[in-house]
Amino acid sequence: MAGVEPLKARRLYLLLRDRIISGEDRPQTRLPSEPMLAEQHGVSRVTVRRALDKLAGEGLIERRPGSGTFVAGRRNEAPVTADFSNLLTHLVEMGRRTEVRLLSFGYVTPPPAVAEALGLAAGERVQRAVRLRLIDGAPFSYLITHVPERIGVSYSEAEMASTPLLELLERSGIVADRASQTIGATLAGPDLAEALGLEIGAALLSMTRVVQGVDGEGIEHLHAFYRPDLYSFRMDLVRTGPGDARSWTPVGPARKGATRSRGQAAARAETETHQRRSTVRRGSTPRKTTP
Amino acid sequence: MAGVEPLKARRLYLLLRDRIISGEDRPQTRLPSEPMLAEQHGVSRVTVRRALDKLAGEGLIERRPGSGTFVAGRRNEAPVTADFSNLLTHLVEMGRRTEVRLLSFGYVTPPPAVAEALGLAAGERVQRAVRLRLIDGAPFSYLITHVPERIGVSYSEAEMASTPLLELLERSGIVADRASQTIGATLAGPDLAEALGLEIGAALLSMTRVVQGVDGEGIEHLHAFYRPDLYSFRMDLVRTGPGDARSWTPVGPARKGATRSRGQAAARAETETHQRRSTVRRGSTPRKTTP
DNA sequence: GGCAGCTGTATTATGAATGGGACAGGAGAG
DNA sequence: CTCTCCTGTCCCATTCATAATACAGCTGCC
Repeated sequence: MAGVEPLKARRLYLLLRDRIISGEDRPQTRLPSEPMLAEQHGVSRVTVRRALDKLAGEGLIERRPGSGTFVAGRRNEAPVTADFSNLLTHLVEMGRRTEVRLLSFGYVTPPPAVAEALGLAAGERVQRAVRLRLIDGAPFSYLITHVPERIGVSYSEAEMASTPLLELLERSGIVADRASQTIGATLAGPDLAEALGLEIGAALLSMTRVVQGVDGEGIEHLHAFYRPDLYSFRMDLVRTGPGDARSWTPVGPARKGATRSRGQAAARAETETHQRRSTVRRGSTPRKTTP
Repeated sequence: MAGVEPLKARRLYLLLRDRIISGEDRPQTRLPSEPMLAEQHGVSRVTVRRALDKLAGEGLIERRPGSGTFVAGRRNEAPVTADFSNLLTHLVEMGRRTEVRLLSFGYVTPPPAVAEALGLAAGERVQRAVRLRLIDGAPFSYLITHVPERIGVSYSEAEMASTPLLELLERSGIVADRASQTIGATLAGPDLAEALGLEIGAALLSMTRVVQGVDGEGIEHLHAFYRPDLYSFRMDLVRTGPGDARSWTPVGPARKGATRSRGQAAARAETETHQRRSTVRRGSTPRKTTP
């Protein structure tokens, strides 16, 4: 996957992709022909072709030899969705097979940002773990957790790979009282790109979560990266209160189904089979090639 | 200037820039040396150098011959933060001067995705508006809104550029009852990049919001793009309920329901302190004073 | 069938981007 | 002081993106 993408081709790719995703170019419509696009954008047909190849690779367009290039009909919204307010199992699993790989585990002195967020004393060490979550074999999130050493020792490395971190903490008697999540976007670096099976410049969802105990002491610092095509954050809100004093309040993952599109039936097959098969596969350095 | 920009150099530039701006690499810390960066990213030192040159040109890094390359002093945590639960003015304005520019306005037949989300009849037209929001003169969000025509006609184009859309709808007697937001990430295309003042491959936060009335009829469809360095989503949660039945419930920003920016004269210079654990103990950690 | 236009594929040429190395000068540590 | 590592700079070979062109196969239409 060391494929280096051209510049003009990438530009055209992003342009077309934007128009398709935004719905400007509607499904099943024909795009301008390759020579046409080449002329319109002042590039050669080879470049146009590269852009189209990439779009086709992502299933955004469909190419019919002799006929033309068409905007693909079905759009794939991120199949895995997290609800904001659902923290512990913040993953709405729809009967998918999820898996966790522990990529790294150890005790280190935290980066300043983490130390500050957790309110650690200078020089205090933390347990650092890097985990990769997969769904149906496809990695979709990359998690870096930092836990104060005094808390981290209460569970083992093996448990780390099979049980959600907050659950482990709970079992150890740690009481999480408040948390703060911040969501942003960033670009995939070489390591993240490889782990998540993406190209190096790809867009990523990022989340930072800091969990604190009753006294405000830092318990967990999570820095997570998600593939936006496989994962997204969702929040449903309802209007509560009478007349003027109405306000928006979030509602839990109670599916009302009204807002969900009908054409997406392919994405979900079953809705309740929570089989939490966590396989521990560690040791393999993410740096090396994965054939 | 038909200057064709490098590719790998640009990527590296975007990556490093991302990490610096996001605060991942903190001010005054030393970056890996050029040969180190070259090895880490699998590029030559010349390429690394080009990326660093660009960063230095923007004042993001400071290069000291013989010593190393350092992250420039100024720290930039996403200054504008949106709280999930705050929908109407989902912008926590901290006495900043915001501005709205109406880029496009008209009535069109909506793309299928929008029509479906709003539950429109086939062929029903919508009002489409593209707006750009700026803070302190810097554009930070790009909004595409679709409103059913029958609703859209209740306000004028001029109002559109000065008043939040949901407020306009409220004034027209439209009652918003529930909403659904989905947050993802994407890359900046040429148009978005230009409007937001970014490079073409830059990472963007994206949000889709669908607002529905009491009968489930679609009211507003919003597709928004945000500069992650200027805007981020945040959510604070507290643990409520006793012992075992505890659950996470979101807590609004410091003040509830306020933040009505009637006119834009609501310049409140008070720095909002949130409930963040502000007093950070820094033992011998180098404290950098920002001038 | 025949024509026109499209995608798929291959070709070569060119210039820019990249890679790899060498060398000088500054900064910091022992 | 010496040693080491860093940035700053110049060199040249080479890969690679892009352009330009040609041709085969397919599709739809007249």
